[in-house]
Amino acid sequence: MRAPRRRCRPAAYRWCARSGAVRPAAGDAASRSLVAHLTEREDMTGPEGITKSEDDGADHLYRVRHSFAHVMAEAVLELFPDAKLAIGPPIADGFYYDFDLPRPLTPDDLEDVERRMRRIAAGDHRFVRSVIDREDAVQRFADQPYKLELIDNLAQDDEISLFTQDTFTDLCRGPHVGSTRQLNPAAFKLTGSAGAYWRGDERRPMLQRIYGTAWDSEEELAAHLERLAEIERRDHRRVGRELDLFSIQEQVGPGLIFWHPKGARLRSIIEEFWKQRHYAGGYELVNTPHVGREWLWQTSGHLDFYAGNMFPPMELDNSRYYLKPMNCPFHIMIYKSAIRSYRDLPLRWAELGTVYRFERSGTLHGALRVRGLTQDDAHLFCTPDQVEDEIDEVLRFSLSLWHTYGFTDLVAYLATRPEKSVGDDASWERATASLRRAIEAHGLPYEMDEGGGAFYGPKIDLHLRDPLGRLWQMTTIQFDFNLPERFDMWFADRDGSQQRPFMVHRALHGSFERFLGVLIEHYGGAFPMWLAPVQAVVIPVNPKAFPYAGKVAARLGEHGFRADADLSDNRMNAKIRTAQGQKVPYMIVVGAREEESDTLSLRTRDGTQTQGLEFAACVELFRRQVDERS
RNA sequence: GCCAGAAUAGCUCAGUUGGCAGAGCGGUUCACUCGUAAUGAACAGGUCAGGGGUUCGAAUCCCCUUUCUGGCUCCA
Repeated sequence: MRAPRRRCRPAAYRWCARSGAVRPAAGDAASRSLVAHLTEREDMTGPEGITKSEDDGADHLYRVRHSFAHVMAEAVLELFPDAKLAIGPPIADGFYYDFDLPRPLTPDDLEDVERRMRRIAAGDHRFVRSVIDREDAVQRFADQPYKLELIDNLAQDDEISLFTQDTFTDLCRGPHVGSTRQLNPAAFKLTGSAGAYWRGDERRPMLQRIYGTAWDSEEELAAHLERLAEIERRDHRRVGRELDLFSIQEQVGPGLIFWHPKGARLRSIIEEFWKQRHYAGGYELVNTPHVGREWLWQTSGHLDFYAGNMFPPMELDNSRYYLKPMNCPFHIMIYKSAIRSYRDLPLRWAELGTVYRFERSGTLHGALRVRGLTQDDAHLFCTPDQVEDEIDEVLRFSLSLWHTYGFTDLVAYLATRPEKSVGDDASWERATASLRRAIEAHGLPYEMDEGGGAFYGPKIDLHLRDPLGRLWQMTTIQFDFNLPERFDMWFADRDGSQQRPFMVHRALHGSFERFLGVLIEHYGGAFPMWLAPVQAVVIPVNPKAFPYAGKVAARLGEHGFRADADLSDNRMNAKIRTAQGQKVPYMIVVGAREEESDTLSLRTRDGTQTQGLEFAACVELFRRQVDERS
């Protein structure tokens, strides 16, 4: 199964959060009219223009950020008079501007630019809009090749407008604030620089992009920086190391994850839950090899359409074997191992299938973008008239899983035919329409991802929004009217004729590596009771209580809980501190008092304590939390 | 893959203009009868990512490689 494209790059959940605002679900038409509306209002705003009206908070920030981008360009031009300017849009939380500069930017340059911006923003420079005709524009930007290209791409009847503030004039559609007086010089910050291809095309020049964030007040800026710090604290790479969940080892290879005992415990809990739900949901589990002969990948089309993402072949016994990048051909081979009747369909086969894909080195990112991943993959084989129900059911199944993990904010993307693809247009359209009906039936908000489908069919991707507002691409449901054809799959229909089955690929978590990484960040390592690798640590108040602490941990183990006793020679306070740092849900403190009365003192992660709790009551409390998955 | 930055003890990091490799945490050992977020001491632990070069001398300067970080691009 092919991975969904774009939107949530591995390396870039933050980018996703940003881009969310740049490409609003409202679509282009809506944002265009919004722009028109704002431009109109801009004209009514005098030089002393109002800072903000009650009803345009979001639009106001959009203008502030857009204006800061221009201020930044002015500052960069002061520093590099020969800089070539590309584009400088506002994005969620801030802005950026792309420059073609004579030398790489250093951190000192950024500080310099920031100082200059502060000076400019502290002044009172009006943003003045003017309209010029095409010839004047071409002349004006004669030494700005990127601007010329932008002008060239404007439709013949588009108005060409400029915005000028202070010494700087830019080709720009607007809107902007009335004056730099409306920019708070203390409420912005440059957040970094990075390379970026002109127009996002790797065949075109690499520009230098400077990112910044901008707000109305210092408090809002501080709150935003605090949010970034929280994201940093929750980073799955950091938490994964601190809680000893997983590692990546340079000597072994990049993009390959080692799950340590606690991480593997978490993974195993989720696998068990996953298996149980699949059996209950009418699936059968299958297991298939990790390599297959060239024939398989030739037949499937992977060598024609996906070879760039596959590990190179291994030669043995005069055959070429390939490590599998997807599970589907193997599941098809199981289908073809017997003659199937319409009475057998639908068949729903799931596998936790570990696949290997060659991902470019620059894209690898912790557990979220790796080269070896385990997909919670399944393939549905059905008759043509069953397919809509099947897709509908898969969506329902997926949504129920996400709700269990506490993700409720979901956005769907409907991906259509890519350039490199197989099949006739009519089939693509029919399949796309049925996916759309399924999304609509579940009332999910969705966006189109034009050309983002797999080579063998259109697909639905589900993205999750976590508590920090970041989007994650996880579930994918893909229609396939190609592989059944290529493998000449058929079933015996009611009338005895041979009919082609329909096929749907789906992965709900996506990959376990990514899913666990997201889950780690979602909970910041403070897992709910049912997922916590260690659910309770028993802490003796002094060495005398060691034997009893061991006994309590063992008794909890007998009741099916994951409990450790901390019998190190640290003081009790140190043990509490350690358990707290490990984000263990419960600390159980025991001493002579507890031993005499068969009770315990329960301390939760948030520091609240219950003394004198009876052992049986503790077991009941734990059990309820595990059962409720809370 | 591309642009930029980085790599020093298990972890987090210091190391000045090139001149004997450091701290805290963690680990080991010892002592301590300790009630809800760090008891004290001693000891062990490093081919300064790897390779090459410049130099009397390189963690420090230069080159190559590997890996990581932030982006670009591509995908779960």
